[in-house]
Amino acid sequence: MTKTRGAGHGAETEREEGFSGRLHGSIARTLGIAIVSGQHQPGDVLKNEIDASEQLNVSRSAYREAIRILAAKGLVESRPKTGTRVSSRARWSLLDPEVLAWFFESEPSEAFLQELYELRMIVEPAAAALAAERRNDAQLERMRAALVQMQHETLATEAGQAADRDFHDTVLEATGNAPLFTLSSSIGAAVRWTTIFKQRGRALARDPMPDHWKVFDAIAAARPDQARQAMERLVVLALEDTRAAIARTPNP
Amino acid sequence: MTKTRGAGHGAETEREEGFSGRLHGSIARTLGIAIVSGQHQPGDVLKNEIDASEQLNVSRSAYREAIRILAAKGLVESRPKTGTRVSSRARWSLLDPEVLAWFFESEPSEAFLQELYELRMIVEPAAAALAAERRNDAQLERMRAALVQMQHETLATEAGQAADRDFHDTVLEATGNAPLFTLSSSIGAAVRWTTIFKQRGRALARDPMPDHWKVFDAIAAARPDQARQAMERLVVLALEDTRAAIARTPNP
DNA sequence: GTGGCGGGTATAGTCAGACAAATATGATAA
DNA sequence: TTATCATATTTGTCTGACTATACCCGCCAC
Repeated sequence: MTKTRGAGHGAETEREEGFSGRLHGSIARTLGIAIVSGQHQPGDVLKNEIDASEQLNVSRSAYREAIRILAAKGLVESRPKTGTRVSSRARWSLLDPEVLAWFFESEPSEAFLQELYELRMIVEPAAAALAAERRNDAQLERMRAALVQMQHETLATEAGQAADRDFHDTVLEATGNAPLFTLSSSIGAAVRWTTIFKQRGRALARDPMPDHWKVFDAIAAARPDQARQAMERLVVLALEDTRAAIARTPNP
Repeated sequence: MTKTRGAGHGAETEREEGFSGRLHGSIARTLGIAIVSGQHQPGDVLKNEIDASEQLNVSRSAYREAIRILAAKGLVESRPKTGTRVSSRARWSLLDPEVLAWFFESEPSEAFLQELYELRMIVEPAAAALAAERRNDAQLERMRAALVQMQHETLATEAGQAADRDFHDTVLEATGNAPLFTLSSSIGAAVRWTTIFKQRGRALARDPMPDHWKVFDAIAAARPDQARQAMERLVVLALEDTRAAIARTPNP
């Protein structure tokens, strides 16, 4: 009976989905998605390690390592006798790249997207201002290259979207503030979904390039206030577009 | 030979330090501190699991679970054959509460503290403005209670400092923005160290209460702009105090 | 000489089963 | 009613084996 796996591996239970190399990683991902999507509510107690690992057809060690990952991200808390329970949302590391990815894995709520935009609106204009003061030539060049690429490929291609994210990333990086830079994953997530929603709504209304170039020009010209305003405008417009696109797609 | 542990347990190697309940947690803490303090540089390869766990007198599973925790926080990356290596600082989850705690465990660099303040300066005034628009009565009451407690106990006591952090936490919470709220741990860390440095410098120059009350009054009066300005001033003054205190304590 | 290919090997990854520690719960006694 | 204690359940830790992966190096063809 035991020793299923090895090669082709038959059917047994789900957990196909195949994917990310490490087993503990994919278990963590599965459970993580189940948690952030509300399938397991905060306060809920997960079934005990033996049953859970048995049901997933994995060893207890692999399952435990997955739980450690989730615990490290604040999603669950384990204690002897009590078991492992889903933590209150206030403890979740919502800005962690993986947690964020799990969120967007199962259609994030509109409210959540809105909150992310609000964060962007607070952080990015300020970051642009700092970047205008501190950016070096290499960073400036990377921003320029990213925008050129973005203009070339348009946001319809994966490469174009990556360039967009690259631009915003580099702005954060140019602040020279490491903690601030770690927010790039969160902001990147918001950026990505702006595009996805816009695409879905088949809107493609506005050309995003002028806004982006204005931000770039201000940073290149070392004008903090101008950079702040340009970025603020960019984010506002992006939010408007996203909202409009969502309104056009009630419930997919 | 084996089966050391169990009860009293002899001496063997270090890892006294005793402390935090779970073994994997304390291993993660030890390694985490070693990493953020620069003892293990990014790119360095940790020694293999067998040797490492042997040296720490723990089982390989416990050690592996610790590594999973560090990997979940972006501090290390493991791959077969290559081993486990310290990730580049850009990947570290600098805003994670535990990572932050590990940072402050071994005297954070002044530059890092400065960056944290810069983040505070970006986030907290904006948060105060949002809080002024959205706070509910319960939150307002908690802010008030925190300030009263803070005034009573002064920042010389642990209770007083906790009240200070409570105040700032509640402001973040009152924004109703969950991702924003997760920054409270980072801001809390900055707040805590403001106090520690001030204490150490035996400065205690300025009374922090007036600034805090002004923020509270603006939020209570539902005046966003006023709240933003008051919070901005509070943070600026806190930074000044901290800087002055540091200047007075060159190298402890 | 140069470039691609394949096997050897060190390392993390996974597995299985046992025992230890902690702690909520209910039974028992004062 | 309250305090104490036994017990059962669950996570925590340990051991040792086997598997899978990917880097490195030497071989071969060109």
